Amino acid sequence: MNEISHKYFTTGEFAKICHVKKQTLFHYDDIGLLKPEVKLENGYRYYSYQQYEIFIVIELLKDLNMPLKEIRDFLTNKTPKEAIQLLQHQLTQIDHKIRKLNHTKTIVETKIANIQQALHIDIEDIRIEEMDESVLFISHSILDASDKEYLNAVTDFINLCNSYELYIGHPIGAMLAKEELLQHQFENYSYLYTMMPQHFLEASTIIKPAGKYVVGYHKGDDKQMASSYFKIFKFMEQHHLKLKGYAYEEYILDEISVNREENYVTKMMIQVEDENG
Amino acid sequence: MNEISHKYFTTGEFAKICHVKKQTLFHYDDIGLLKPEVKLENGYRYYSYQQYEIFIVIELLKDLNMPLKEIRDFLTNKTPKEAIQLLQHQLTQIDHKIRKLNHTKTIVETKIANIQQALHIDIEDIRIEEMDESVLFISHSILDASDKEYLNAVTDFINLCNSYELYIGHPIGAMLAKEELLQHQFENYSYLYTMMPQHFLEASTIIKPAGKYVVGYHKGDDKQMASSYFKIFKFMEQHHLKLKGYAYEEYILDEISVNREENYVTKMMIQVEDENG
DNA sequence: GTTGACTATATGGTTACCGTATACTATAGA
DNA sequence: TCTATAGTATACGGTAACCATATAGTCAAC
Repeated sequence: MNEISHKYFTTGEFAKICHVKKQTLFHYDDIGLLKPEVKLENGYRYYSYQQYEIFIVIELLKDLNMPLKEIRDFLTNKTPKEAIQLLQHQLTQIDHKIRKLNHTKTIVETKIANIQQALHIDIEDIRIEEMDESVLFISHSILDASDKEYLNAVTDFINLCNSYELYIGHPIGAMLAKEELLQHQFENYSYLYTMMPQHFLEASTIIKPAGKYVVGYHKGDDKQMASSYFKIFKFMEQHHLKLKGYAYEEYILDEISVNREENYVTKMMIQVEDENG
Repeated sequence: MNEISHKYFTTGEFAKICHVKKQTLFHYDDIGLLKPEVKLENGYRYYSYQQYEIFIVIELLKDLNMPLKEIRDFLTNKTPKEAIQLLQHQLTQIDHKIRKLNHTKTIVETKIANIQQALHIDIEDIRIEEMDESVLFISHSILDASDKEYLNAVTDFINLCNSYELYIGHPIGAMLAKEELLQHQFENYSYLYTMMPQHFLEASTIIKPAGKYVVGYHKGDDKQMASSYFKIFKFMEQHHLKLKGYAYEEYILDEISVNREENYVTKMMIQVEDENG
């Protein structure tokens, strides 16, 4: 080995320090992103520890989704002022990423909680529950909507959910009005909704009122929910309960936790009052 | 168009909602990750809004670096318990990512500050500066080290920097002892170091003492720093200053220009005391 | 019934690598 | 000094997750 190369790292050593494969360093050499400080006539590459600092900057920018070519151009044609500009831009990117990750965390936590709840239910069970109020973000009305109106409402709803980061992992549900229930129109929903953490003034929200709800479940295709509704109606009769507000339907086990449509479980919540209340 | 397809989104519409290209949805269909709920005989794809929730989960897992194939396998072969397990694992991943981003943010902020400082230097200038103390994380001694010992020390140093997340963007510097300076051994460094935010008990640190320093710069190959040191010695003579502690050298190369070795700039800081002090 | 905006498939290209084959080189021990 | 083995190099092919483009079929509206 040449005398000169003794204070340098070989490709393999440098790769270990950087926690990447040798291939990666070959690649960076090929595209002119990070060339070894010394390259002997036999082709052997030698890197200095100062190049580790450059590698760190490359990794940093790469992790912030900057393409290698741009990193290379930046590293070879920059002025200090440009460097500051770029780094300041990256700071805002980092903040944005952190915000997004925190939002993702909320979603994942909600999903875990929802699945955990779903694990403990008995699908055949129908019961009365005293529920707290909750804030729902709702779509435009889709009652009696044409297909086109329906699709537009859904699109708007999803876009708004995104823009306000309102979607925190709770399922998207549908609301069925008392009148439709009475007429057995079980597919003519009034609104789509999703649960929100709190009130947003900018967003169209309603309150799902606190009170007494009959809660039941439906397993399988959500286009055949009539029989499940009839079971619930029978239960209400037996317990002398009257329809009061909306029925709320939510998938609680969906594609995320079970495999096929026939295993999907829909939770049905119908607001009621006592016949003599 | 078939009657059945009216409550569904076309590929183009669904792509817009999801903020991806149609191609992406084709791709997801091809690999069996997200198949449209309805596919007509003419090949037209139709997606339901419930599939948007699935898409969101796919994106979420993808953003956490899960390969599409694994996401597909997860979505097709899972129990609710497995789903919870995976999601809980992702929570730790998210926390890890947030921690890493915060660390990256620190590094970028340090770099910006360093460049901003570097913008105002005059390379020819030599001057006396009153400096505060700072905490340095240092390598093992590399004084009189063989090449092998030297490389090992550098490797250990970098690995420790990584493991404790000690590297916060300050350059890696080298310390030259008073004795070496006096004997004009300008390459026999004692330690490598990098500035730390505060004391870590686990890590080997020293204090760079507060006090009077002569600060100068060297441009070009760091193997020919002798002339720059002689200039500084002359300056010290003129100002009746005596060597006191170590000389500290730092590349400010990746801040200013990484292009060619002849443009490298090294900042030299030599601790001094008045001849009559 | 024609136009224009959509849909589909097919093919090739891209980025940032990874794996493997083959050949060369360096170092450590017999 | 020779040799084993551990490392280095180039070269070529493959991968993931798409994107672009070409070509052809389809739909909906005026």
